[in-house]
Amino acid sequence: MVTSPEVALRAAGLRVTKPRVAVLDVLAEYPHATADLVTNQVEAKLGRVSKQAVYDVLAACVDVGLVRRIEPAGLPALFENRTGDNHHHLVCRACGLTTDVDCATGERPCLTPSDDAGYLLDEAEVVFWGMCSECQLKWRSPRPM
Amino acid sequence: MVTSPEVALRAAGLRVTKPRVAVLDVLAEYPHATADLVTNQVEAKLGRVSKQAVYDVLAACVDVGLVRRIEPAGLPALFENRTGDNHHHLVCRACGLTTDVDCATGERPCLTPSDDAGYLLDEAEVVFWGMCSECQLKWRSPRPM
DNA sequence: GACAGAGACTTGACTCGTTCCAGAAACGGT
DNA sequence: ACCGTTTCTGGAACGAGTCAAGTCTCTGTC
Repeated sequence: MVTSPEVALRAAGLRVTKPRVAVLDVLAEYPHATADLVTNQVEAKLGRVSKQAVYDVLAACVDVGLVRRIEPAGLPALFENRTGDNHHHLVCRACGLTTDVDCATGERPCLTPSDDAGYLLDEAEVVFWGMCSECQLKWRSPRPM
Repeated sequence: MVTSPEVALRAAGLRVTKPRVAVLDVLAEYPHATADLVTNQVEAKLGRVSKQAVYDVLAACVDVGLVRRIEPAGLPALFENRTGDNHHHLVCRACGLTTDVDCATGERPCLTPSDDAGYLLDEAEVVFWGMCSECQLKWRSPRPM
């Protein structure tokens, strides 16, 4: 997804507005941004923007597939602009740092359950939980709790 | 996990109290219960219980590994008492119905990412998203939107 | 270039799930 | 039975996200 926000928006049939472009710019810069971070960064570019506008923009982009929303347990929702492939995520239990991993097997749904229990499945979401290298260091060294 | 709640609690080093036993009973009956459902069901057994007590009990049980907490995106947290194995979940996008699936590969972590990016991983959480058989019927038949 | 209507944005109140706090009650080892 | 610890109660508070109503701004058309 190297197209510019303007082109991507138009291609998706969405109107091109300043907030939308700004949101997509932010996502290009921060690959796993919370709604809150997006709001702050957009405000840094445009001045005051309502949080509602940010949620609307994000929802619209998620709807048309420009943005993907992930919600690791215990963390606020994260938004990312990498949507074409079916990649997965590594999440740090300590600090929440989230990193992409390419899907081991290739295309979606990359996994199939032993038994689908009658469900019509369209996606296998994989989250790898662990501790990022930075937090491993922090927790290994003696520190006051 | 077929041991009785009392035995399980004691084995885990937790005190045996009526609310705790009741919570575990409820989880035995409802394999994927929300905190709210647990509260209602416990109240049906014991009379008034504070929601704080329920959250405390659940948190204590999660801590000692008697209960597992899962948080599918968009749904309130679900609690389940099946903790020994490393099974995964099928979640219906339409109604939220959650069903267990045995892990395809066996033991934990059942998957390894193509690249661990320096993380020390301990769990691969897999959620299969789709539509349960009941919702497939509902959506296939003509219905007013 | 101006216009109109659909779509997008603002403001502010509100819901929901969850957590925090202080004090009261219950448990269980001695 | 007693006492210290742990657990439970009730209520307030929090953060993320949603709803509703009104205003503004794109964009296609004249």
